Amino acid sequence: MTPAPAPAYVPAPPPHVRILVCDDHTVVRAGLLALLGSAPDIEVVGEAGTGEEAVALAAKLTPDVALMDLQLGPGIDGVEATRRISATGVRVLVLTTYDTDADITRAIEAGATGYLLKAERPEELFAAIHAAAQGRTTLSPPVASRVMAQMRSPRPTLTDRERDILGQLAHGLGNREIARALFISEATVKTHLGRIYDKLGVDTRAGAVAVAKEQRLLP
Amino acid sequence: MTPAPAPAYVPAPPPHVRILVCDDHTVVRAGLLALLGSAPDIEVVGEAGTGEEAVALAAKLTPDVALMDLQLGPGIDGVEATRRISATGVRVLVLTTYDTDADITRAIEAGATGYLLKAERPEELFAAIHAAAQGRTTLSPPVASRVMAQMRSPRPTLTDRERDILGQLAHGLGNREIARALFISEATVKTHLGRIYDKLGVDTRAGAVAVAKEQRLLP
DNA sequence: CCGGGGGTCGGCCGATCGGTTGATGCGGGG
DNA sequence: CCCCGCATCAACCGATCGGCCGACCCCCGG
Repeated sequence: MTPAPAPAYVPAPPPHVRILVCDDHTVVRAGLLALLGSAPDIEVVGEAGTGEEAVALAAKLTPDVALMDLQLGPGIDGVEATRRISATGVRVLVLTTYDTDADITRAIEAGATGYLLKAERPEELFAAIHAAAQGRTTLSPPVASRVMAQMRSPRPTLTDRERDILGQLAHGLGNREIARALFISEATVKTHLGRIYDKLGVDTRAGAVAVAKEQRLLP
Repeated sequence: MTPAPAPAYVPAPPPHVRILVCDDHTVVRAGLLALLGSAPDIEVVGEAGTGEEAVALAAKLTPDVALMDLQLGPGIDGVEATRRISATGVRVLVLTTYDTDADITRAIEAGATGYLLKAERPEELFAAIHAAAQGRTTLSPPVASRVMAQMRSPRPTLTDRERDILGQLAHGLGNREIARALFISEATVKTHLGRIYDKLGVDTRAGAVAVAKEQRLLP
């Protein structure tokens, strides 16, 4: 893990961290730039307003850490950007508003090094950036709690097909309509629905839609 | 409209604006402070992380403009804070992420002077703050569009009772259960449901829940 | 080679839903 | 004073849903 043998007792040779800021909200991004500019050991080397920009800039600038919002308007979303950027070896520190189970799980699976909420204190953000630069992970307390809870009782994992049915269901379609929309028989729709109810812990279509919207299981 | 007759050709006597920043996300708030601090004609006289704080500080500091996020964790929400602050004569400029019809309508009804999205460019924010200080309203383009659209085709206005039924429906309850929960007969539930379907333009429970969640018609 | 998970079907049946029509009471605005 | 919107309830009926049984196929991994 230590490619170059460090001389004795030099805890952090380069306390200087180069970061890339990605947030689709211009005001927020400008705010972050102004805020991070006040930290002498942090240098913002680039900023992106979309996932595509972030991926391109991360590859070009190879920052120590990419600060990534999960919510990124149109184009590829924060999760996908996180996946691609972290695949290149650049650490990704997620900084977002959402503490939903689904978002957290997907971000972690995508390779995020840390997951911070925007409600966090700025000092925590600074600390997390340095931590991420060294590969250490930082989680906001609420996020940590949810991660723990999730380990204990894993989230309902819907299959692709089940998500298809759920998507149609959320449009208020009946079984026959769903069947026609997906080119399958009505019986198959009912079979899938039954399993969806099981996994979501409900027993009605309306309940399934409510849970799906609640846990952001649909696009 | 011009209480004191201004001497000829002095467009804006005090270009200095005192503002109060309210946002529950500490990082964002710190970012805004850093950003606004870079504008010489804007002075941040206070910051709040909750609606209660914002209301209290607005009364105490009487800023020219209160910059208000709609999403404010626990306690009173941004809409209610907007209502109370603007009732005291302080201009409220909403600065938020959401451009949902429901949010926009409620904020405007609560007395917001302007409605800006966080995706806006910082210069627009500065301009909007000065505009708000003079009582002029600024709307982000997407917001303006939605407002116009809303004027043309008014949103489905559900009665209180219909919202009650819809709330139960979103929990996946059946008609009988809804009836018992609200102490009415099953026939009444069906009557209300029929009207809800009409207003939301759907014809199934699942569809109603989807639309309700989509347009944030429920808490 | 056999097991199992995912996807696809069919049939059955009771319970529920959605639509309709009609009726009552109550409150506010013209 | 009368009308209208809102909430309440009733009875009816066809369509749909939800749960249950069993069945077949394909693919992957042990």
